[in-house]
Amino acid sequence: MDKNLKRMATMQRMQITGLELFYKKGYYNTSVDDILKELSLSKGAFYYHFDSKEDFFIQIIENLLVRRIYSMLIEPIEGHDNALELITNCFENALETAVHNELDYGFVLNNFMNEFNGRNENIMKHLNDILKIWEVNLVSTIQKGKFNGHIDRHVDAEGVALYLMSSYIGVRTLMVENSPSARKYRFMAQLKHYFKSIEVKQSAF
Amino acid sequence: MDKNLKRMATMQRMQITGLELFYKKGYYNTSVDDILKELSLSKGAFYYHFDSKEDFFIQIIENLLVRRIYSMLIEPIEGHDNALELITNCFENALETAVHNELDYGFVLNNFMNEFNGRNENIMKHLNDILKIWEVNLVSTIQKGKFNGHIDRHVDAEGVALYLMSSYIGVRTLMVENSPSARKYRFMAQLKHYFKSIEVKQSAF
DNA sequence: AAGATCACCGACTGGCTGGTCGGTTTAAGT
DNA sequence: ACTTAAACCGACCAGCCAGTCGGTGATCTT
Repeated sequence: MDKNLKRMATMQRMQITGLELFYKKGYYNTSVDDILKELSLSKGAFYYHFDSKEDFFIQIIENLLVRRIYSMLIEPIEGHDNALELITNCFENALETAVHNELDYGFVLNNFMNEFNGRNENIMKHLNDILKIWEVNLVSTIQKGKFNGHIDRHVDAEGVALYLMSSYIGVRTLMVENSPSARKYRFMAQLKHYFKSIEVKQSAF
Repeated sequence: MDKNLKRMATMQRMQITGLELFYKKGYYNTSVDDILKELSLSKGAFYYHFDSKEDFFIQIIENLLVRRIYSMLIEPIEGHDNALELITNCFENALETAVHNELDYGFVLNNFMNEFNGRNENIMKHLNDILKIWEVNLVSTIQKGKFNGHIDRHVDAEGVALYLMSSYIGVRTLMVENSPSARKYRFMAQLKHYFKSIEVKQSAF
């Protein structure tokens, strides 16, 4: 069983370094040798554990990327509290970690979708699945908010979800280059403005 | 002078096809030969007109990309009419052309920034400049709106501009894969919601 | 202890890429 | 008609990349 442990450890190491480099330099711009050099491993080791570069990346998606998105954007908004508050806090936290990223390259999922769109249908399918899960989750959170009386019953949940996803993806891109901290602050302020326009009017006077 | 005309024509042809392929397949994934094959031209012709692949791309940015962004996102919001209406119409039109794009790969500028971020500082600078021009223009349009009495005097113009850019960049990405037309519709509806939250309250009754 | 299997090594291959360069065609100037 | 230079050709080069394969030492099984 010790063998199996070693196997898992090596594969894990490869995937972590792989994601790091793919995120930093892009998939097509990162050679398998780049990753191997970083780990002091050989071609043989790589192709012993993975069928191909593509297979390697898909495993990274399933093992690392999915979980990352889940813990960052999906799990935090599950629950029955005030939906808008949950989402606000979730975005706040997600953007905060982005601010503290030494080298930030934007929203991982978005970067990869951008790179593979029209180039690799197979990988695109996997990435799109994650996005869809996020969307479904946002929609159901907003629906819950409508039932709970925190959100105006007339709002289009799918529309709100789309608008939230859009703005998040966009601001993550814009935070990369210029004063991420200030942009985060500005963004959150506008998000709250927007939320005011869709929450139930507390008291008609 | 005929020589000069031919020169310009060839360079123009190369750049148009170049942008097309770079947009479709990405810069690093498109070889100079790919472009030349499309045009039935030779390596010699390419390196006669351009110093390098990078020089070629920068000229594409200056000659084609800048103008495209200008005519699509900048010029339409210049003027002294209702700022929010100008922006709404501008986004409406920009997204409509995206809907009708047979093969859509998202917001060109965003795609390229994504690809070059952390990889080519020189090109990034050029792309960032375009983004900055867009931002400055949006901010000044919103400022005008505040003076004209269409937008609440208390709103943060930079914040609104950032939020608008973010959501536009994001929705263009999300329109690529799934039902662009429906998403455009939903997006525009939410944009109007948002705008309602920052326009001056017409009548307090 | 012997054999088998695992985990890994690294030289190698074939295909592609950005860029070079000596040469040829085309057209303008005189 | 002749010169000259612009516009273009395409074989070639060096370097890189994904993937292959014959081998080797470590570890487990019996």
